[in-house]
Amino acid sequence: MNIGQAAQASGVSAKMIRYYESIGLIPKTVRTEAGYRVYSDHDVHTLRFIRRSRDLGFSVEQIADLVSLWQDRERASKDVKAIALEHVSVLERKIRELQEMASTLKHLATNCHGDTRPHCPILEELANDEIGEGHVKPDAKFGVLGKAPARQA
Amino acid sequence: MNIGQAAQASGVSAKMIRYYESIGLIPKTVRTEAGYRVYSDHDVHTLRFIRRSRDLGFSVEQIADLVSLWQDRERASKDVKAIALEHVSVLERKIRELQEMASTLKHLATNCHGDTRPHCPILEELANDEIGEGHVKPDAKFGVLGKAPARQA
DNA sequence: TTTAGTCCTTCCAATGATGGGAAGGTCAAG
DNA sequence: CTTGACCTTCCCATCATTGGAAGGACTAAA
Repeated sequence: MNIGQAAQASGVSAKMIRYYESIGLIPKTVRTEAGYRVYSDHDVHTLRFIRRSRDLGFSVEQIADLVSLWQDRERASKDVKAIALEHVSVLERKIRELQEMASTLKHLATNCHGDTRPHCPILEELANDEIGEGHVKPDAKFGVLGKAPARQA
Repeated sequence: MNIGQAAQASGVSAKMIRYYESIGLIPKTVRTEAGYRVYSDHDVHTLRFIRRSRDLGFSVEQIADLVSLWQDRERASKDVKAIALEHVSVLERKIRELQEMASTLKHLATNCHGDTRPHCPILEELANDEIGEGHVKPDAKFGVLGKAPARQA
């Protein structure tokens, strides 16, 4: 199977498959004489595992850990659970942050007439020097909206 | 006021102030003879406006729109409201995505003993070829966890 | 057999918002 | 006149991903 077919079958783009190989998340594949990468069903299985992990928001680093645990028949399930729960807590923190932003904005928007007049509490609040110092404080480690997983069709 | 003091006073790092200037979000400042940037209280006010917008998760592009509306005394409040509500809907979509991830993971973790034995439903599910095709599908435009606003102290 | 079209290869660049750091100039206090 | 804190510009790294260019390989049809 060529990389395009493996991409199709796994839902991981060819670009990303090469990238995952380059960073060592997946091993280097066998090549044809012409240099084409060749994939087995087993490789596709691994790629799907990776894709599903991505879909759940795990970082590449975490996925590397999960893959290695997955392939280790002696693994302790607590090691897997720890990664999952750690990630859940990160997700939940992120959710709370976004919820705070959304609710603040909705509140402001509610008080804004939304007509052709210039008066706008949203801008007034953003411009208000009195607030915002000890306010929400986005998490230091993770941003608000990041760039994109975006699976292939 | 030098850039460091403006950073302190606004909560926007000096690095970011220079960056915002370079991309045209804020105008080029007056410089001293030695080339130091000089900021007024008014500039700091604008920077605070920007920081608060960032704290609410607006992109730089949206912030540019907000700043220009803010400075336009003739603006229609509906234009501001539209930006805010559009952003709210993006935030809410993001929140739903993360909630789906978190709840899936929590469910899996609940069924995982988390002991020293190798049996682990989390990995089994990630490896399951039967599911995951029409599953969650992270939004095509925005990623899961991005990099960092991280305000200066 | 040639040719068109689709696939593959590698390499480089961009994304968005931010931090890190180097190399060098400036300024105020001691 | 030195020290140290500040400023300047410039380049690099992050994270996961896409885009594209240049060129080779394969396949099907003319």
